[in-house]
Amino acid sequence: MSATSKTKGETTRERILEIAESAVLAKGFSNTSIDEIIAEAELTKSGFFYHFRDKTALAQALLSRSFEQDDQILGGIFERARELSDDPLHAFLIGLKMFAETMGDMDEAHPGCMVATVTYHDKQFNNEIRAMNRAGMIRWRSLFLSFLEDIVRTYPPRTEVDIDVLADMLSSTVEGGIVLSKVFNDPKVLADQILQYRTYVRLLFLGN
Amino acid sequence: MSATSKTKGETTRERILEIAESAVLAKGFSNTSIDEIIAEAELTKSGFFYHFRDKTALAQALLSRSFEQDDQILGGIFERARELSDDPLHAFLIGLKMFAETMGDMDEAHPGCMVATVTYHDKQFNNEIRAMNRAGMIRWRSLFLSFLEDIVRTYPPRTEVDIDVLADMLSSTVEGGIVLSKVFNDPKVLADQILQYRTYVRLLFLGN
DNA sequence: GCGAAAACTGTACCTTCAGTCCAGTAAATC
DNA sequence: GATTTACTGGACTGAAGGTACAGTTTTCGC
Repeated sequence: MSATSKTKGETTRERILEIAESAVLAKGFSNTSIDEIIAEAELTKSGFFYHFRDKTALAQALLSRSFEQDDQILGGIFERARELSDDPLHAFLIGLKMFAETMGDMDEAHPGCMVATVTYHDKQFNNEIRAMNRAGMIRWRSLFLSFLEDIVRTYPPRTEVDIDVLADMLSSTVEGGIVLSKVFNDPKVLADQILQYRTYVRLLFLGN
Repeated sequence: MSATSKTKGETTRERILEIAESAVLAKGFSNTSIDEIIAEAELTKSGFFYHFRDKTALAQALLSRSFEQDDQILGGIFERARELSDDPLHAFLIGLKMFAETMGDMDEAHPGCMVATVTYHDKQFNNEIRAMNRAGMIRWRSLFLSFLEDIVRTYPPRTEVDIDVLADMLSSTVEGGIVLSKVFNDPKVLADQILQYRTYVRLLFLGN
């Protein structure tokens, strides 16, 4: 068995996660039953519990998977943005525009969507899930902060701001934008909110 | 029976809602059982279903109640803010500061908390709930828009913005801020995000 | 104070769902 | 060919959301 190929178990596990993900994003976690997942995955209940200790373990795996995908998307966008401009401010603004476009084109699987789904379901959810959530949010903060720290070095802000809060504001904008997008059933709302954040950043460091 | 006093049924109904609300905010909707609620309310299952057709009807009543309370809080704050300054911009800024302070002092019953709880649980939730959610969001938008429309009349914005999006940005900030507050288990995060929005508004119309 | 409507109680029953236990088996791996 | 991995099958449990419906108490209008 080579290092890259998957065992049979890994393949099944991923099939379960794939099916569960689309069901959870469509109907919410508690409205997705194990019976329903195993029916679509064509395996038995025993088979399911061979892979996941309980339903919370499934949630954990879904969240972990979702964070990996989100990190890929976000990382990719802002890495490309850095390539397109040597100036940190303009790179950040380019990244934000691409980010808004990407989000406007999605309709269900928004980065952060699983975060909020799980966060709102939780409270009885275990500590590992909360820790993963926190770790993910801190990772995003670091990414945005890496731009902001470079920016303040060359662009004095027009008013005093805490760049940690400014970094978190983007995460907050995404999470809040998803709620509004769901309520109004329109992905454009999220894209508009990200662009509004972009306008703020531009105004703050560029003055227009 | 005078017009203001409550019938026995209304009293019981409100007792149920009171108990359900704190349980839902503490543990989430699907982790709150009807059995648990009726035990605390000291009535039977039949009694519960006399007041609510099913659990979804309870969610609906909770959301409606929560919107009424939120409207009261928000309305009160921004009415007071208008009293404190004749200038629409400064009134809005005062309102935002009071709003941030109010949110920072709360820890569970944030306005909008029930909105997001229900929004994320939904999808199988009926159309009435989605309509209520939309109506509530539109009401908030109107409130904030009433300030912004007055503001743009005397303060030309430093850069071009869609004030509808800017109005929604506050709702978005609250919803997103609640997610972050939950993840980091710190109400200050929400307050900081509202203050960051305030900084944006000040910068946009006042330039500092 | 009486009758009707409102506000329940009590019991029994049904379904879905998460989860457990465990014995057996097919397939991959060493 | 033995061992581990990846399951199947079946029987069962307890919690939770209901449903059905007959009977009882409480309140209200007159």
